[in-house]
Order: sequence, then C-alpha cells, then structure tokens
Amino acid sequence: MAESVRVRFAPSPTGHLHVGGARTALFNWLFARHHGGASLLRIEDTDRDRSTDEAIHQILDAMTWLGLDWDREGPEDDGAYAGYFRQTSRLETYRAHAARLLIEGRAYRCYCTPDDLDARREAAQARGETFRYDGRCRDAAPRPGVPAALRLRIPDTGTTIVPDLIHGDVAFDRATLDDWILVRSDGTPTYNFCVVVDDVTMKITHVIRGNDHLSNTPKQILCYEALGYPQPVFAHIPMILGPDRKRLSKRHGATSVLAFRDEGFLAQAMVNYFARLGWAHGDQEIFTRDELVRLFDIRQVGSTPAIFDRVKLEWLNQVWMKKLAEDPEGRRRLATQELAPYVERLGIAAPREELLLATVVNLGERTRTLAEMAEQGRFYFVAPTGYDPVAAGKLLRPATAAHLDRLLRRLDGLDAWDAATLEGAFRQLASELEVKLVDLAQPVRLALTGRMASPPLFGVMADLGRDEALRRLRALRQAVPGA
RNA sequence: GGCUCCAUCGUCUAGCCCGGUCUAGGACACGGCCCUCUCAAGGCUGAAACACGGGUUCGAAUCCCGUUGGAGCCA
Repeated sequence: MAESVRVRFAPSPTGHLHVGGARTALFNWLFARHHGGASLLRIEDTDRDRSTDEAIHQILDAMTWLGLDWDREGPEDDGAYAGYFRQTSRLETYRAHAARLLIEGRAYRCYCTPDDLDARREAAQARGETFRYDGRCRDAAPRPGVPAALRLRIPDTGTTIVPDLIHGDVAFDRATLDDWILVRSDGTPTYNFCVVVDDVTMKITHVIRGNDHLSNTPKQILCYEALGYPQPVFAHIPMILGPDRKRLSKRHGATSVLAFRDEGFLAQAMVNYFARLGWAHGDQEIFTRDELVRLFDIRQVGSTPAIFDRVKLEWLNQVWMKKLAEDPEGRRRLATQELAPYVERLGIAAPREELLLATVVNLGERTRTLAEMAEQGRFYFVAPTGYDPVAAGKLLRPATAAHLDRLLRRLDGLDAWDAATLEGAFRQLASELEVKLVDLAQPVRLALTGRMASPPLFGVMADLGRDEALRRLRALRQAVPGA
C-alpha cells in the first residue's frame, strides 16, 4: 500500500462494548498493525440523549483490556483514555461542510415537515408504492426564517458501485436511493453525513465496519462525490449472530466484553476467538497476538455471518490458561495478575503466591474460566467447610475408619513429604490392606478438598504441606461414625 | 414492502477467485477406546456438511441463472 494506512473504530457510547463491536475493533486494529498504519478511535456521540460518559469509559476500558490500543491524535481531554475524537466536538466541521455543499448547489434546503413526509409516506403505502423523497424542494424558493432540512442532491439515474474488499463490487441502482437528509431542520447533522465528514477529515484510508452498514454506503459515496473527496476503501465484515441466527443481543446472554472479563475469560482467548470468527489461517486455531498481527489479511475475511459460540470460547480460554501455565513467566502472571482477584472475590484475603501457582498449574486443564478455577481451587487456601454429600454418604462409614487410622500412622512416620514419597506410601498400604488405590485415595481426597474430583491427590498433599494435610485428614476421621 | 448481503458437518471454518489433487480437510461440541488415584488433559477413533433446481463443461463444492431459506438497511 502506497499511502500509509489509517483506520478507525467508531462506537457510539450508548451501551457497553459488545462482542460484535469488539470484533470490528479487533479487525481494524489488526489491519492497522499489520500494515504499520494508524488506528484511531472516534466516539459517535451525536445522539446526545442516549450517549453517556459512563458508556465511553466502559468501551475504552474494554478495549484497553483486550489490548486494542489506538493512536492518540485526538484532544487530550480525558485523562488516561485521552486521544480519541468525539463527534460532538466536531460540530463546527459538519456545519462548514454542509454550508459548502449548499453554496455549491450539491445540497438544497427542504421545507417539507416531518408531518408532510409522514403523510406522503402513508399515501404511497396505500397505493402500494415504496416511498422515496421526490425531490420537490430541489428548486424551491428560499423561505427565510422557515426551518429547513438540508438534503443531498443525488443523480436520478445510473448505478453507484460500492467497491468492497470482502464483497467485491456491490451495485445500487440510484433510482432506489433518494435525496437524503444531511442536516435536520433543527440543525443537527445526520449519522451518515457525520461519518463521511469525519472519515474524510481524519484521512481514513480504509473503512472496516460491520455488514449492517453496507446499505448506507452508496449514500455515503454519493456524499464523497458531492464533496469532491476521494473515497476510502471499504470492507464490510460479516455480522455476529446469536444461536437463533438473529443479530446478537442481550437476549442471547452475555454479550458485553466486560461481562466476559468478569466471568474470568482471558483477553488473549477473547482476541483469539474473535479473530477466528470470519477469518481463518488454514487449520490453525491458536494464535498469539503477534501471530495475528503478522498473518491477518482482511481479504481473507469471509462473507458469511457467524454465530457466536460460547462453548468454543470456553475451550479456547482453557487452552490459553493451560498454555500460560506452561512457562514460569506466564504462570506467575496468570497466578498473581489474573487469578488472584477471583480468589479474593471468594473471601480469601491475600492468597499465598505458591498456592496461587499450584492452583494455576493444576486447575488450568480442569477448568474453563478463572472464576471456575478459583472456585475449584478454593481448597488450596481454606480447608473444606463441608463434604460433598454423595461422597460423604459413600465414604464416611465405619469401614473407612480403620483404613484411615492405618494411613494416619503411616503418614506420621514419613520422613519426606513430596508427591513421590506419598504415592509410594499409599500404594504400599493399599497392597497391604488388599484394597485398590482408589479406595484409599478417595476418602483422603474428600478430606483435603471436600470433593470427589480434584487435581492429582499426592500433588495436592504436597502443595498443602504436611501439617495442613494431616489436619484435614484428622478432621475427616472425626466425622467418620464408629470406631 | 423496496434494496442489499449471505448459503460447506449442530457450530467456527479449509477448499471456491485460478473447475479435476475432495471417497470434502481441521477445530469445538457429541459417542467409543486407550491412559489413569478421582476429575480433567492427552492420544486414537466414530458419527456428522457442499440448501434445492437448472445450465456451462469431458468434468462443478468450485463458474452462470433461478428457487428457497436466513440476515441487514431503508421505510
């Protein structure tokens, strides 16, 4: 690409950053980073009734969490998140462009009131026709003092082509388009007009956005032409749908990116998942951020809408938790940065780092989210407060008592307290008692973790330490009736 | 309703642009087996798709047309 790439992500701050928006943001970011270009952020807050600062911060928080940093060219007016553009701070620019179009005759004042328009629309419908503005004010005499909307004068005939990186050339018959409103009679600029003016003045080279904007694009292209500005390259990426194939929304459960963070998903897993929605690189499923930047190619993005599959996301999250736990550095970060807050949320203050590490190492392959990991790893930090009722019913019987007593004596006599030694002792005793290892192990597992399922028992005993392990064993022994 | 987009296993997708290598590949989920102190993870394995109908062609998942279905935008 000859000129340097400049893209933008343009959310409207009327709610949280949802899954679809995040994927759009990611594709823009990847495209920019891949080409060494700039990635800008524009907040489309012209709908003042529905836009809130709260939403802006949530969106920025989510983007920061996902690691989608933007190039800071905008005003430095918002602390940590500075450097983005707000449409409401650009109203003067829209006004100037509107004035120019009016003077040059590319736009005209329309005195039709909303009521007029509604009536004409209904009449058209009654006749079974599709209503389009008929251009009746194109040559209307100026009526000073009368509120007027500003409409773009578009050609009556011909075809407007939207050249699109993903869909190829998409043709729209201009006869199906009409002279659309640039500025409402109350003076507020419309969405499509702001977008064009913004993209032009921000020197955006590639507009990467959701497919839901494709239908608006011919109107925008006509506006570029009226303004005499070059068009950016368009890429309309397929939308993300819910399991019912409808546009993804709250009805489908969590769609807010921050909600996923809250549930204990890793940003890396989210990014990996989003990238694979609509894009693929052969058979590869797991991508690091760097790999994505290197391999991402917008032209390889498919054109089919994708259904959001939480189960696969969960799988990816597990893969990433396991992956991070593999090397010392990742393990430490996963334990102290990612997992710790979830453990603390369980009411465990200042969890010890070595236990956090043990949790991460052992529960990474057993759980799918950090919240789940904390929950299932709780026993590392605190003794069980009760036993799984089914297991208790099965295991807390007199027959177990004798075995436990033998075991306790055996463990007391151990010089070392490591997984290998413990396993040896258990196996030895099991064969002496002529029982299966599992029969000896399960009561102990219940004592230490409160559950029937846990990470490998001997590792758990070692991680807990001799004193704590024996304490929990004796506690269970007390609970065994008889003997 | 008008316009536009989309159509490969239940889901994400590879293949489609540059027809033959496709008895259509991978992944998630699901079943079986192995491993095993539990649960997982892992390994092996099974079931599972080119929406339909016409063309074009020696040959179509791949190109063209239509139908059906889904979605989005505008109203």
